[in-house]
Amino acid sequence: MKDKTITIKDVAKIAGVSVSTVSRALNNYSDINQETKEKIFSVVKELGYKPNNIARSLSSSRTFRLGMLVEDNEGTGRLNPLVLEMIIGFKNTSSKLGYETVLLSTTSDIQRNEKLQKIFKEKQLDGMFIMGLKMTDQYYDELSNIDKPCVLLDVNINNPNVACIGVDNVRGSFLAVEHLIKSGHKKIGFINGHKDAYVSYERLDGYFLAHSRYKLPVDNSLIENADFTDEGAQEAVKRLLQRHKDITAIFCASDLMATGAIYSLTNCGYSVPEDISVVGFDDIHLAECIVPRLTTIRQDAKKIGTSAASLLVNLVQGQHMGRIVIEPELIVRESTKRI
Amino acid sequence: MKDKTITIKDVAKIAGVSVSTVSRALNNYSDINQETKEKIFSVVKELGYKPNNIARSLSSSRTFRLGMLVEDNEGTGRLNPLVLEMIIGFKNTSSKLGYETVLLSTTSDIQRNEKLQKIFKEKQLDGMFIMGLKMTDQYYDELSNIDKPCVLLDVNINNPNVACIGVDNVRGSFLAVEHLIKSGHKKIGFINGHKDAYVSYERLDGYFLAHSRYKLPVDNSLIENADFTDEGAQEAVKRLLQRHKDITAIFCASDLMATGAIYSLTNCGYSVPEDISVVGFDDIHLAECIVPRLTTIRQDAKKIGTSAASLLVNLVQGQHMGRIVIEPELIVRESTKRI
DNA sequence: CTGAAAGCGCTTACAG
DNA sequence: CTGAAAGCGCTTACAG
Repeated sequence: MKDKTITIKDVAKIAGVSVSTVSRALNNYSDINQETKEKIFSVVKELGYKPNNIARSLSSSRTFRLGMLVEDNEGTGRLNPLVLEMIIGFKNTSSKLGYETVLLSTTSDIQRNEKLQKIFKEKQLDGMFIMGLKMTDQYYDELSNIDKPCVLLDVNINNPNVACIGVDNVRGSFLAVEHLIKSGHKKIGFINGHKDAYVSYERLDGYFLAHSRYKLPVDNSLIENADFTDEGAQEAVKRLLQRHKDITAIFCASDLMATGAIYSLTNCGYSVPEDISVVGFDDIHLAECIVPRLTTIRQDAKKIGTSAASLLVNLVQGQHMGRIVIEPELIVRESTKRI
Repeated sequence: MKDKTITIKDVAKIAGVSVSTVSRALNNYSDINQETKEKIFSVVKELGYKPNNIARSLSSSRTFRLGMLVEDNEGTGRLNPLVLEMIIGFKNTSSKLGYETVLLSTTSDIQRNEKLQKIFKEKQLDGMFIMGLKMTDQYYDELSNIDKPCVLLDVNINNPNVACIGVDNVRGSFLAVEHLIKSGHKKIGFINGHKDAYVSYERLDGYFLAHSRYKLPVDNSLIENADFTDEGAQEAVKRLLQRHKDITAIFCASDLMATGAIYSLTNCGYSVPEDISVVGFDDIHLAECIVPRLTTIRQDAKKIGTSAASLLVNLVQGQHMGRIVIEPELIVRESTKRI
């Protein structure tokens, strides 16, 4: 009738050592006889013993649990499909590294002024991967002096407990605009994302950089903000068209906005890329299915997730590896043409 | 120097009762004096005490943890964006119900013949929400007699521990085809999803049903399979076009495939919807941004996730609520026209 | 209705 | 290098 869960006790008994010794072997302590260690591991294998993480957490101060905070903006908008890939990538490698992944969402976990510190405690997390942080978020400031390991997507904060990961947004944006300039475009509209997103500043920089590198003056009336929504992009396109009849290209800070822009352009009687070239950002799966296939800047979302997990686990284990930058890639398809 | 974590002991001391009594009050046991209960709760509030879930799990047999298994097919294909919405919906309501959500993925958790039973134990789960189950999955059979609560997306299995949730796929498919028939189409191609997916059978039934309801003969050579990929859909379209020059409409079992189909049609010189109408399935966000805006069948993904969580929590608490069916909705946009 | 005590499966000083 | 023992924060029979 005994519960068939095998515990550290069973292993100890069969291996003929004490529970403490088994625990030490399992945790890779150095002060242990090689032979006993081997015997223990063979018993572990034979019995198929798996340590109970819950018990482990209760007695140690570590929990082997990592939180992933995703901004779900309460059903307002749908979510960027890249987020799912990041989540999966993160989950798979943190799992490989022996950590469990707990999903956190802004609506259900970070309500009215909750401190991150509190979430850490309540959810018993060793570390946290934060996606979609905006500079206006109430916990933005807290991150400057938080004492728990955090990895931030696309945002850089100066704190030894915090590391940053993301695509090189300046470079990505630069590549997009450079591609257009090299294709002969001179009047290039830019539809940027949410103004409180860190990435928006960087992508704007890339836009400026490309212009200055190629000695093209920047006209600020060519720059629009559209909050990363397709509706926003549609409106932005109309404003752009009104102000500049001679515009020949538009760079959008997301594929979703690019899609919205193309829709709007088509509706206004322009054809893409014959009349106006469009470049996106992200390289979501649909970018290569729609008509015209979208020229865009690829972010390797799975890799971002994967690296974020390694980065965070390292941080949890006391090693700060610094900021990880993923190279963006220009993918030329059919929505841009040389003029 | 005392650790400032407040425990059940602190509450007991201040309330002037024993630890056991506090525990009973917190767990809503009935055999407890109303007054003591109130006193305890006021102390709990005053101290801001939160029970430690880990300790709770260790001593009871329940863990208050729910697993979400998402099929990530190891980077082969990208994932359906609806999955993310389901995940968030599920997470938010299970969180509201006091359960924590642990993400599980097929590649990292269900490798080579692992039993679900084992995952349950290792991950210490009270229940599991399984998405993207295929009939060829190695754990498909195990589900017929599993003794742990599971909620399955889109698959029906007869076992009191298993409940099913999903859109009415027969109905959804029927609505799509009916819309085409009512618009005057008589030769309607059908590009179905993965042949081992349960939904594919149901969506095929819907296609048949609409034909028989409207006394239209079914021509099997109008039916193709494309594994839910856009490349597959592009090929399928070409085969369809070869066999049937007079085809006027195509129904695709996903928006992604519909997008691929439209691309292929455009490339072959057909215009959508002028020459050929196309209907999708899912209503992903991009369905309303692309040119032409996609007529499709909406699955309310967030609602599916939300309801799945309630269903699972009920199951965990011993109550089987039966199968939940979400109504699909026909969304008519610009990719179909009357002929 | 309430308390004392054992126990969940592990880790971690502390001796030796 | 190893063992005995206390303890992590809770729950749960068992008495009363």
